[in-house]
Amino acid sequence: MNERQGRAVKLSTKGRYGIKAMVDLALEYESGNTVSIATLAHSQNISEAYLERQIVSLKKAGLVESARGVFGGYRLTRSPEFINVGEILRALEGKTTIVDCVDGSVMKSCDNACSCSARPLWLKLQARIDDVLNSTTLQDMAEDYDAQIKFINSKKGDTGNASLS
Amino acid sequence: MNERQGRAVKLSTKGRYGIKAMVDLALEYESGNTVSIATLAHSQNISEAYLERQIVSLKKAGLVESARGVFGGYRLTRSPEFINVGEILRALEGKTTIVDCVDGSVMKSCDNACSCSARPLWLKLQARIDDVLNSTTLQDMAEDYDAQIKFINSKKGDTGNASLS
DNA sequence: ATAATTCCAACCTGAAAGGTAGGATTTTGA
DNA sequence: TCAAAATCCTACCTTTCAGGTTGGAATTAT
Repeated sequence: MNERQGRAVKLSTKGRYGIKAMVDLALEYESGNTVSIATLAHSQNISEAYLERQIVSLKKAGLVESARGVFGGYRLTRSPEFINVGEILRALEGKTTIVDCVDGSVMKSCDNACSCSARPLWLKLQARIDDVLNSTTLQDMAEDYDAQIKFINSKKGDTGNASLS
Repeated sequence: MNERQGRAVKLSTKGRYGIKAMVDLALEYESGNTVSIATLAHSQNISEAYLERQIVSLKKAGLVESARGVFGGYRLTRSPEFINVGEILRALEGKTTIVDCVDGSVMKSCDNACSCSARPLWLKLQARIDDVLNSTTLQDMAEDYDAQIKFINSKKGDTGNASLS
């Protein structure tokens, strides 16, 4: 009784903004440039202050590094192909488990786990979700995005430049 | 900016309690008996008043029917094999979409859906989740549960009676 | 110096999760 | 006929958290 947790694969703004920011950083990874929070926030039409807090989480998790001062900003610490979205979401939201009793590490808050009629379902769901999250890399996402932009531009008869800022 | 929605496949208590209650009802379906809220709530160690509110949602959705008065209670309106957990969760939580922009029916709250770098990922995730939710029936869950109980009882050297109440 | 940036910490707000209380109505059966 | 067992119904309460703001200190290139 008295359970409290809105957690889950909730895909709150936290997770969504953070992931999109990471894709933006992935697109800039080759160039070696840093990207400022202002630029990232502007690209998504969101508050700089709010995005900053997500980036801090990503930095703590070691996924991005920062440079202060003029021309400062953020860049990925690893190549996009070695960063999967599962890591990113975990950095941003703490967990990606839909209920506590399927969290491999802890086995808390479920007294009767082994006789629970719903647990097999939760496990199956969790497995499918983990599968997608852990197998999708930032590079995959960046490529999808590039292709999408090129497609849109080709329909508009544009030259097809897809860049940030 | 300013997004507000804790929705998602959040697996709150609402969804979890409701689903487990439905499994209990599924186990009693063959007998034709109704099961009271008191019994259902007791089986999960939760508040009757709180579970009642979930059952009301399930009734509104046409998944259960009720009988009032002494010996009253609830029973499924259909055979467990024709009720999937997706329906149940939708009845309890309203939606099972992880973000609005992957909701097939509405296409709201995402101005730049077609150029969103994260949308392909959300779509993939959503598809996996829907797949599990819509392909798992109450009957599947009841069978899993029965098997589990029998297994536990056999290890205890019991006769293997798995019943409610 | 100063402008652009990251860094940091506190604070605010509304909505929803999770839960409770209490009574009206219906039905069975002693 | 009346009491008990149930659903039905509505209003309320409390805590947490998503989502966001504010303001300033520290750092760094020009």
